[in-house]
Amino acid sequence: MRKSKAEKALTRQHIVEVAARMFKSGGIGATGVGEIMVAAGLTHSAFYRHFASKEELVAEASSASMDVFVEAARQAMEAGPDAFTRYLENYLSSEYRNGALGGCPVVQTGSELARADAQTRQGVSDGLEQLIGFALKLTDGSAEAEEQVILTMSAVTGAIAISRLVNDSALAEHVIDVVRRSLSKPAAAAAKPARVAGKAPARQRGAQA
Amino acid sequence: MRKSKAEKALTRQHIVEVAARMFKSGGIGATGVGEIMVAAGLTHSAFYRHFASKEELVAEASSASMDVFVEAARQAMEAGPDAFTRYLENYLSSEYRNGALGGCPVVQTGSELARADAQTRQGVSDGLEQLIGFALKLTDGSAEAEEQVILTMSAVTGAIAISRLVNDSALAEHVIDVVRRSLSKPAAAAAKPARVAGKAPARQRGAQA
DNA sequence: TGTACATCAGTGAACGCGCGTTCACTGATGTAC
DNA sequence: TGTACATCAGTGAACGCGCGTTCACTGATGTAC
Repeated sequence: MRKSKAEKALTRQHIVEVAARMFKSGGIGATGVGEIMVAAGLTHSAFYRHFASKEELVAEASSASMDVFVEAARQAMEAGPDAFTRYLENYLSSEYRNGALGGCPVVQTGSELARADAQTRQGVSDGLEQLIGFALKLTDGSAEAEEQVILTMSAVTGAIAISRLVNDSALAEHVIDVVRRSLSKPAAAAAKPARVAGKAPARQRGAQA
Repeated sequence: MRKSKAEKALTRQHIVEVAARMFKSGGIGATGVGEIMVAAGLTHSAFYRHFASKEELVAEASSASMDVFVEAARQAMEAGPDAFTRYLENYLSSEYRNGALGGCPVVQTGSELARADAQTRQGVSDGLEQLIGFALKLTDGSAEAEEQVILTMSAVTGAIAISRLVNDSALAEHVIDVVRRSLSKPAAAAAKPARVAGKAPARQRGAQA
């Protein structure tokens, strides 16, 4: 059954990718090593040919999730403000939020990551700092621009986190909508009170469950 | 060993309060029923004289957490804008964020709550809607004001969530600082680009840990 | 290049452990007379 | 008001289960000659 070095590396990478997806959709603590290995097409026990512990996998999977997430954002940013706006629109869409694929580990596993070990949190922190760095390249690099980037990041993260746990789909959509609209205002996203003009209808609160 | 009805109700309430605190500090999945009961001064098995399942306790504890949290916010709001600003300042402080006591269940257990059952999410949703309602009373009640409330709530929630998981204390403090400063701007919190004037020093990034 | 041996990725079964939950039992309390 | 009995909050031990992890084993591959 022995595999070449390259094959082993591929297998390991595959496990990390499968785990990254499963952790995001099912949570870290609630997703078992055996479950992940079966999904990856291997046996439960094969896990320990690649990782010393579940913690090690959690660190790698979280880091990998962040890398993919940050890279997608970077590409959208490089493609210009319009492409980035479209990217954010898509990121805020309910399809994306509720889907098992994709997604930001900070939103999907945030409160578990806050209790994770130093290595796991380091990987996520590094990703966030990269994200801020890339976003800053779109601005004049001033302290104000950096603050605006962080404020936007906080608002988007918070809005998605809230919309995901709320048991009232009208409220969930409304929270996202508010943040979405604040983003589409020119330059200083999340800034300036909503234009006073026209239609801002009192929203309808829908069926509860 | 039999207790009166009133005593039983007190015991149940005590279990809920202990559980609420432990879920927030240790996470929901990682905190066991036995652990909670011992902390409450009872035996593991006594749990099932009060609750049908762990899920039931999770729902009640999350709801109770939200109630306490919302009530504290309401009191601060009623005491006027200054008191509320002070309340938010304290809420954003690192002592509060990192402490086991107090805290908002949305921040401390957010990603677990998003996967919880309907009843649990209902309790949290109701709390959030109440919070929004109380905040709206401080405003002119316009759609713009409501959007600003939601935007602020999103930004504060996201900022604390990020600051809790980040492994770089300088970044953690910075994220909070940015949101804190945006709040202290008059009326429309989280609004308007930071005053262009003076000191906005390029922040120092500290030791990584 | 061909052979002989060491390596090690993957297997299947098992480990100890802590989880949520159940159960027979206890004895102080609530209730009926 | 006093007695007799039913109730049920809390106990301690045990349950099945799935978790993370270990282990002896396998056989195809890498390596040394």
